[in-house]
Amino acid sequence: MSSKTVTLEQVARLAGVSPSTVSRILNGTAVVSDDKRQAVDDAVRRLGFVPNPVARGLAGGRTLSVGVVTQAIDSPFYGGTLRGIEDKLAEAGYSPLFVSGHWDATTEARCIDTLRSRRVDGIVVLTGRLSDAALRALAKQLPVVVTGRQLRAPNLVALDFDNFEGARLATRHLLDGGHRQIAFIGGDPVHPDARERHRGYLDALAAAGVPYQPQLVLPGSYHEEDGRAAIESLQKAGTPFTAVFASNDQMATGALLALHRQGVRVPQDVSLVGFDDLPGSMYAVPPLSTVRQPAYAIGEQVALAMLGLLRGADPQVAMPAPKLVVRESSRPLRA
Amino acid sequence: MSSKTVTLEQVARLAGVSPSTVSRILNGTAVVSDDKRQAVDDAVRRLGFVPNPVARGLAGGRTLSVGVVTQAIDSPFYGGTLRGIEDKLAEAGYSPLFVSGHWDATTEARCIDTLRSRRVDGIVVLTGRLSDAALRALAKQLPVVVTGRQLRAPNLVALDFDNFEGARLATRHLLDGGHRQIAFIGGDPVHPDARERHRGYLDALAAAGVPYQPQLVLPGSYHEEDGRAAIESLQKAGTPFTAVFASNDQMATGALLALHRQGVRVPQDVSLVGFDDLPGSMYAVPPLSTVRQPAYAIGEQVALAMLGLLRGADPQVAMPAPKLVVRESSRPLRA
DNA sequence: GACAATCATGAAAGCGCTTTCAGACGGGCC
DNA sequence: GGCCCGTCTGAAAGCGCTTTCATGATTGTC
Repeated sequence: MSSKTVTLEQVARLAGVSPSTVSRILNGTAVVSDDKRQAVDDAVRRLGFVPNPVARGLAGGRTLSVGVVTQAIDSPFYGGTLRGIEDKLAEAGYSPLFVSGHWDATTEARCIDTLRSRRVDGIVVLTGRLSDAALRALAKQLPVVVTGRQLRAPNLVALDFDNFEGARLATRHLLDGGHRQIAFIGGDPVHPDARERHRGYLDALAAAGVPYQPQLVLPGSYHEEDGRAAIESLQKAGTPFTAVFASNDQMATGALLALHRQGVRVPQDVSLVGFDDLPGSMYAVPPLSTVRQPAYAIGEQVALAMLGLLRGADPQVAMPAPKLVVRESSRPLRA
Repeated sequence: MSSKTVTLEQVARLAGVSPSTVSRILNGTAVVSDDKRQAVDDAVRRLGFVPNPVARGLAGGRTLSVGVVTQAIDSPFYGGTLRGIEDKLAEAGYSPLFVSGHWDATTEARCIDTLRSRRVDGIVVLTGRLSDAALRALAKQLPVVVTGRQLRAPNLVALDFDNFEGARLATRHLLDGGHRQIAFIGGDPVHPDARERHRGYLDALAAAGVPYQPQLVLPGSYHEEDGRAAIESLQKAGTPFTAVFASNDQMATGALLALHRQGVRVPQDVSLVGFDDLPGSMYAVPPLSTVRQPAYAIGEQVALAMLGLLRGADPQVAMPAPKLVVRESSRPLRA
């Protein structure tokens, strides 16, 4: 918590060199003789000099900060991702600037304007509603990393989790357990990931030769409430089912509660599988079987990709593969 | 997503005035004749001028950003608070800069240095481990708002939730239901809030004339795992109990699972009350009775306090009062 | 040994804005 | 009518750093 602010000029004076030289040493912009470097290093240490990022940003155009557009800063899922991003960026001396887009293209665009006005060096967009074209255009201005879509453009890397495969895994797990009447609670189809998870469900069914029953597919939008509503409507319609695949853990949690209320035991009477593996899912009653989407690792990959772009490289990063985590909410049909 | 950057100087030229005048109009720093103001407003609009916060920060020392030291960006509890802060600050044109202190005084101090080097106009510290003295010292440099402690200092406002009262409410609710053997799962006593919740439990017991039984008090540190462990140790020791007050919802969730595993029904066999009212708690199985700590509203109050300080005022803000939320995890002893 | 080419370094010009300082102008007052 | 004061505005000096550009010192080459 230093008080008086030390400037580069003071360092230069103490070291007996010019400010330019100090700057060069600090940034590694040019070769400098060893003795001067020595002197400057000493001066920096003696004075406890810390470069002022604001001035740096003005002069050099680089602020060592990257904007992160998340959808809600308090999202249970993205939270881990944000932490991964924060940690990995910190290693490289960058700071994240988090803003919430609230799943709204207009808000997201406004967020991005704010970030650009703050002169961030790059922008990360976690999923969101912005058009691919808008992102491509943005990438013309600064490095962009985006999750939740497939997109190829210069100065942009898109990292997409394999939602199709994840959903396939989950559904097949239930099928393998002998389940044939598997309800599916979907996410809002405006989200590509929701569509992919639906496709995965369908694909697994088809592969197992199980006929598709439209009345087993319930709409939702990733909230607990939707899971609850889905179970209730299923019951009201009298549609028989022995298993449920909810396309995210929040809806699975809602479903769990609704089933509990109806006196349906999980997993004895009905098996339930979710998607995401939220931090709380392993403590659900019963602990939720789910498809693990390692949020923290995703955040790290995202940050790595951004750091690569910033370095001017074409980063080779990949999303972790989906993995089924079987816990206690699912079991074979008649064990 | 404007491309070429418009400067204040261009605005000045187009409006036929000097840059100083434009600046004055933008900041309301001085009285300016109506015709010039008109001209400048027009020019700003025509050019789509947006002031550059970086340059502003360098020149004026104000960056319109406030640093927020949270403990973990992905904390389920603080998430809501962060959102409240973000929203309220945005209304006033300020942006938050979130950093994670990881419950470590050294890390927090480092975070604060980073924030200061980025020239934030003020700093919010959510709880944390920093000493009161350190915060007082910090407040000499810039406005500080801190939660989770009682502290009085110039240029600093401390906002403290009434944990004692909350815990008292929860315990009394169980006592009112006829429970006499109420286990308590505590938080790490380094946290003042954990100590206060413990005090509240004790106080309610004493007020009801129920003798204190040390074997009913279990240690914890606010994680699900601690709740689980507490229940198991209770069971192993054979200590009888009819109710549990966990000093946060995460531990309550862990306890819920442990009880479920032991075949103990909640609330038929044992009542359970948590603390915080996390977003997920209303979807626990069964939905958790708990003490509501309105995270979002707290965030708003925090932001309001900061905005007040920034304006040079002595803001009058207050924490919302604790409120008991009775759901389905608790019931009277023999109904 | 002379001349070009290479190298480390410093001087100085910004980056886009705020703010001090001083000047111009228009009254009000004796 | 001269003087003082208050009001509005512009010129210019930074804020702390980066980055060209130019310089003098080396080095290499024939």
